[in-house]
Amino acid sequence: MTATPPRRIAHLDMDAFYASVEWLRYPQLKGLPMVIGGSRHNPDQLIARLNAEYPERVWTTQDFARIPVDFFPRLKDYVGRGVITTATYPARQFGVGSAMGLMKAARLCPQAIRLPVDFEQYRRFSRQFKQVIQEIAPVIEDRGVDEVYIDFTAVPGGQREGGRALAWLIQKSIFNATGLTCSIGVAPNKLLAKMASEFNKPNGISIVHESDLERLIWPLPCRKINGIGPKADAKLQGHGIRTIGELAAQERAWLVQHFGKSYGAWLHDAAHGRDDRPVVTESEPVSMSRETTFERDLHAVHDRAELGTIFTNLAEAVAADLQRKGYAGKTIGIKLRFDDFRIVTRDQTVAEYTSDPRRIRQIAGQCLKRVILDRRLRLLGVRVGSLLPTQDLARQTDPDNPELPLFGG
DNA sequence: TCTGGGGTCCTAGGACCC
DNA sequence: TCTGGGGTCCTAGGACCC
Repeated sequence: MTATPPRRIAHLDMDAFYASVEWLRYPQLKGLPMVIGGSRHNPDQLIARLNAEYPERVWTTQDFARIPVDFFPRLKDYVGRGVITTATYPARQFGVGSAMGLMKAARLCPQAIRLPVDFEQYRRFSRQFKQVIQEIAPVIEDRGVDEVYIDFTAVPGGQREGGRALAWLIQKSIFNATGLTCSIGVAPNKLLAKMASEFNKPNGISIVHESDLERLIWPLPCRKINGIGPKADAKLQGHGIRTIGELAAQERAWLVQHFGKSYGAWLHDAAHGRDDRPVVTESEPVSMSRETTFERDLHAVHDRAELGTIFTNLAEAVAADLQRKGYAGKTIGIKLRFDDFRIVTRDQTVAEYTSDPRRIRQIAGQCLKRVILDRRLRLLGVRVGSLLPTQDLARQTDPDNPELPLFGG
């Protein structure tokens, strides 16, 4: 019997991911104030406009790097709704930041270049860098398009220098394959690894041990803990608690009393760097949804036809997502956002699992009837939950299927 | 001139059953 | 007639994350 090695968990975060992917195509934009957000990207439109405005040559999709900087659209020319998903450092100098409305950002930094989001492209590079990691360290947890947790514990060499050697190998391999840089934190658990990955941005590595808790973690503001959001942070500050160290100094019972049994106890553990969540490599989706914010607020009666079309399109989009990914669901719901930003949801569970657009549209329509539409609408969404993979569904309902368990379980 | 889209998880009350 | 719990499912809202 050999002793179990101590857990070493890495959190890897791609550096300014969306902007960096754009720079691979448009290196001429490096160093400029730039924001990404707003309307969806269509590179063909860009090429068409180039050919119209610069007819002295024929432009193709090979020419992205040659597009003159002057040609790119500016923030001040953008009209419409939307928020910033990424702002480069030169843009941040002007007070522009992610999640900020584009209209407000345009006032702060009108000359910034604005690129629309190109999720398809970001997803392509996402798959690529995750593939590289997987070949080196197979136990990976997906945390969205630009982040993963990696369990170093059982990887050969994963313990060397606290994980630094393996982190460096992964960084180098990702850069060689994609031209993109990332930052990696390695720690005894996910909670600390997530914080560590922020310590040496960009293109950095940070190693954190249990003994570093007081020195490196406790001076940080509570908000740095993944799971403490704006509400919890404000409430903590109301009690004079600003740093993780101050949080750690609170009695567990006191936290439970003020934040609830579950969240209070978690706060106490988190402040002491305790976290035993495993790195989860596979998970089934719980729900799928599509939602859209209208270009202008719509009235339930006055804009009835337009709303009906959008509603049907959303139902069809969710249905297509379900079918493409092989799922059906039996809880169909809607989400509305009114012009005053109030959000209302309604859902209904039906007897039969479905991924049929007409059925989803029908149930969603019934949900809509239960809402008092006394204000203009800003957003409409359709959601399908209580999902089951289609293959399990076939097994459940097909009596001839030999895999069907006769007496449950 | 504010404020996207796609998710997860938790809480809390009521229905319903044993 | 009154008085229980526990368990599960459904629904609505909200916090939080990327």
